[in-house]
Amino acid sequence: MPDHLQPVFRALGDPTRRDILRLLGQEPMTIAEVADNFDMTRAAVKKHLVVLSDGGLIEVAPRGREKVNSLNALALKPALEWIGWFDQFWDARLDALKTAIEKETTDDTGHNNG
Amino acid sequence: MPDHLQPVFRALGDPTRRDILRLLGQEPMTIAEVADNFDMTRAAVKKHLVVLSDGGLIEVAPRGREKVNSLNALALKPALEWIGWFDQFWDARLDALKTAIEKETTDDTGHNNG
DNA sequence: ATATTGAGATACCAAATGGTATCACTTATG
DNA sequence: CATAAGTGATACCATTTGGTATCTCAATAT
Repeated sequence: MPDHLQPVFRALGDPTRRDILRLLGQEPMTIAEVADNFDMTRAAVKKHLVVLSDGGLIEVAPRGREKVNSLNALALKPALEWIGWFDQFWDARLDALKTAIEKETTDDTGHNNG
Repeated sequence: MPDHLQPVFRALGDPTRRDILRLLGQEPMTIAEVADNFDMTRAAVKKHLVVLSDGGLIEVAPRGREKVNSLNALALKPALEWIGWFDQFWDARLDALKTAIEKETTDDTGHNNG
């Protein structure tokens, strides 16, 4: 399984970057505008934007001398689906428990879990 | 917003750890058993297990001199929900595009996209 | 009692990460 | 043209990260 979603999870691994995504969910912003919302230099924010861009989570479009960064939420879908695979355990676990209990009450084959 | 889900996303940020989660989805395993599935030392695997445990993604139970690591898929739920917030854009964007197109067809202010 | 085995702890290392400061480049504006 | 503003690029730094090697401790087996 080629880890094409590694860049996505990598990007999501930093709280600042997650905040940036939320921020860009409101509206597209230039680097400077994004940086205004954080207590760090523009250069640092730019680095985060590069990581986000590597993960395909944002799109960057030039507008005059500015760069407008906009959210590409669709890139989150693979990550959502990866995690979603595990939801089989959330309900399934209760289900398995129920099944196990039922099996125990009707199981007189002599099977013993030694 | 206190980043209680930072440990979760942190844990998901490494491909080995994601593989471990999948692995433990099959069945609980000791450290050595997990390590058998990877090309690295037991100590390295143990470190990953600690990170996973910090994120609440696995539970560790002693069994004799062994430690059995089992998946706690429920801890993934907050991460799934965080990402899920963005699905409003998946359909909404198409919707916005549709709206924008409709607006353009009735908008004769002279705006022109190159 | 003595190996043997599974795991924890520590020290150590190279590389990646998150940040700063600084300079060069490009685009607007006087 | 000169200057200012927005960005890109680079060098640099401290810390974290992912890994190894090694030692000790606890539990099992002989």
